[in-house]
Amino acid sequence: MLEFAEVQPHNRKTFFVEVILPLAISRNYTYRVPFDMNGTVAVGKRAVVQFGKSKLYTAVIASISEQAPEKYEAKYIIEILDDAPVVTQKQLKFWHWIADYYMCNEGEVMNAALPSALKLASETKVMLNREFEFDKTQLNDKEYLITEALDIQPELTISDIVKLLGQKTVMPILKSLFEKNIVTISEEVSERYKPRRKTYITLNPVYQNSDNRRELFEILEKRAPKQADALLSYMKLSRQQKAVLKSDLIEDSGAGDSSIKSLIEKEVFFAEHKTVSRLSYDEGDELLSNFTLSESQETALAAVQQHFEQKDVVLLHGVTASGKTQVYIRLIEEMMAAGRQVLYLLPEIALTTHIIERLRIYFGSSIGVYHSKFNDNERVEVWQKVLRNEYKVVLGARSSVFLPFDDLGLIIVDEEHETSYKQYDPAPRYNARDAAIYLANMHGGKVLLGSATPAFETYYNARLHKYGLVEMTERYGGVQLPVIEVVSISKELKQKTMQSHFTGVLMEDMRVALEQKEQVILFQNRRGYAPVLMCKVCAFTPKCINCDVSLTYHKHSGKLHCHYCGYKEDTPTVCPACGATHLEYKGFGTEKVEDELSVLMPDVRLARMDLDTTRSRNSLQNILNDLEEKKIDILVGTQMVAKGLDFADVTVIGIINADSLLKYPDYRANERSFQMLAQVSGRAGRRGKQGKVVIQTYDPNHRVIKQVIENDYLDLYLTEMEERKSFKYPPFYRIISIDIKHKTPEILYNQAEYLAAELRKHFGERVIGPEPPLVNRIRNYYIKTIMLKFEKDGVSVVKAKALIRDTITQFQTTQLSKGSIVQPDVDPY
DNA sequence: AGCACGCCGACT
DNA sequence: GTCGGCGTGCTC
Repeated sequence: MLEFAEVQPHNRKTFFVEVILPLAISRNYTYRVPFDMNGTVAVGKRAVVQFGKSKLYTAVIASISEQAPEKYEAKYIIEILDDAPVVTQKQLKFWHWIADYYMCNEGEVMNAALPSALKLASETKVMLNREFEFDKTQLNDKEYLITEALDIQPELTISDIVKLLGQKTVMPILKSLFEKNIVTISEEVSERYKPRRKTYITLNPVYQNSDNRRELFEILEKRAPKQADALLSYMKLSRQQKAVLKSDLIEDSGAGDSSIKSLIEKEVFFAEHKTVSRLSYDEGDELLSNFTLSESQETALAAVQQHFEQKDVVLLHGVTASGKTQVYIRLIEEMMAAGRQVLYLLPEIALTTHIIERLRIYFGSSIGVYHSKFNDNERVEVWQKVLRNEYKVVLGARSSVFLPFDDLGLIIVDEEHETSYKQYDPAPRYNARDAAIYLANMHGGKVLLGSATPAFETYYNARLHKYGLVEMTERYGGVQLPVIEVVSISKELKQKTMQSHFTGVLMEDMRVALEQKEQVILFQNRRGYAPVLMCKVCAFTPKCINCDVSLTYHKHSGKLHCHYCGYKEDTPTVCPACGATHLEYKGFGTEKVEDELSVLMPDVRLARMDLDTTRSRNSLQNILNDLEEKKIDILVGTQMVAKGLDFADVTVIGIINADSLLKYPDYRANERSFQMLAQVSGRAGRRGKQGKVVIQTYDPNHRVIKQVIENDYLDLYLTEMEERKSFKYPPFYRIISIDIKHKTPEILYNQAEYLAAELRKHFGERVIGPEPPLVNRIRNYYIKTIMLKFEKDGVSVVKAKALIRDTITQFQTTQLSKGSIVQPDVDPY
């Protein structure tokens, strides 16, 4: 295998490249390199190739060889897009590993890894053939319509024509027009990434002289007052800032674009076009890096460093607010001094908070940020800066493991227990924490996992000394852990002290906090208003037409929503089944909590934070800013409120209903509940003042609640591990689950049973199911899950996966498999 | 993933 | 009779 095609003038060798296409197809394809590209092909560059009849794709060159394929004629590469590779060899190896480990295709990995702006838009253009005269009366209606449109607009894309004719299948018509020589069709690829350009205005130095300027101004004032305004504005702005943007000038002066243009024509102003970065950061902040570590932080840092001498992965288990971030910062500084790169992974949600600002203060412009709320152009900029080694540190969410690092010395995975590190839909179903361990290993780098409540898998590995383990038990600055009050809902119901969903205890605590101008966060792990609308007479509940779930009522829209497929319908006023008018709301979500609170406490400033209120790019940041600036007294939210929030004046945290967490039918429910409650509690009273956490529950004696109160992670771990062991769950067993989907339940049943039986031939008792999942129909597909559990010793998972792959492939060649979708999920959450 | 080919129901 | 619906198979 060659990395570069060797070129010499006399070299007339023919090269073939294997490329990865950004599609969910199982193998890579081979293309032929035209001679004139022999010198430019290289592994990791993007190539435009035709795939199928008419589609062009951006593919990534995975390997080069001189071996011509025997069974078919390879097509030629159309174009090579890059002067230098945009994907490194290390990344290609990483992609391959992900595809292999998580049982998906390299194309799917490419889709997740490469910002879509680095892929191409393939826009098929249709034009009239000018060299050809034709008789319009010979055409049918649709053909006529197209030629008419092309007379007005010389170029149409396929999608334009689809709109024009109002039908999907336009290719046959175009094909006939093409064959009659009436139109020409060109496949045009355009680079989607456009650097952002801004126009700066400078004054002709002649007018720096104040006499000249006054003279000019007088002339302008009479003949072109708008231009005079622009000149004045320019003088004002140039005093305030060193460079004046044209857009700012227009805004400030009220002069139009045309006035500025005339001034440029008169050579009063000079325009300068510059490519500017979309990634804003304030430079020039003095480095405030002179913090000192507390004694326990110093000890932890030293212990981490010591472990790194023998171990590749270290778990830093530190209670909330123990100051893990400062320890990270020291390690990052050290790595930067050694000239190596650092990747700092955080859950998506935490990235929008001050942590970015804090790190920018320490590391200035050598730190890059990467997450899903970035648009494509911004992502490409980060990608390229990492590639050019301009960023030494990247702070990013899950997908930043795919950035083109050259020499990663350290990966920090903060809040490593977070389930959001695992991607579910679409494939690759990878866990960024686990992938990071492989990635670091490839680079000869280290991994630091940080958490107050480590995932059991991680803690297990640490206790087995596979990972180093460092514990931090003290809160930074001696901040006390909050007081946790458990309130029995049933008891308060009997005493009639409940006010809607709030216990008397919580109401009182909130009142006291608000009186002292402190803030409150309420946690309710369910969005929307009411999960279920139910007829009081016949118990009918409206269900989604596409999924097996009842619809959630959203008061804001006044409609019933499906949280799985997004389907919405109007709320019925009478029961569609029996015609009764008594429809009742069962259960409650964040929206209802907010609503009821606004009635109970009308003067309080409320805000809600959940998926529905944070969809757009800045909305989350806005809520957080309002909270920080104390424009919000009480924040009601889902999971989100537990993560990354760190506000000094939040002294009371209320968990509206802990049972909804604890009753979740999943073997991890207890682990999750503990993490959730510990995490939420950690938000209370972080600076100076001891906070209070109120947990409302029907079951105040629940074991996990006791463990939360005592903050006894180890006890939780030990009790849960017993169960995990006896019921064959991770970390003792490895799980690979396979979802199989079909539109018809009867067919699905047969398919799932067949596939499970085939798998049993190889794996016997290790195969469980098929069973319907909790939600057994989504988007009109019925679902069955087959689970495989592998013991950790004596089984090669690599071999097992290969067998599973073969079995699925074999199944897919049978008649029975028609119409099915099979999706393996390795290490599912 | 597209896109073409091919086989069945409702329209000019 | 054809148009156009979707199910199925292939793409270097």
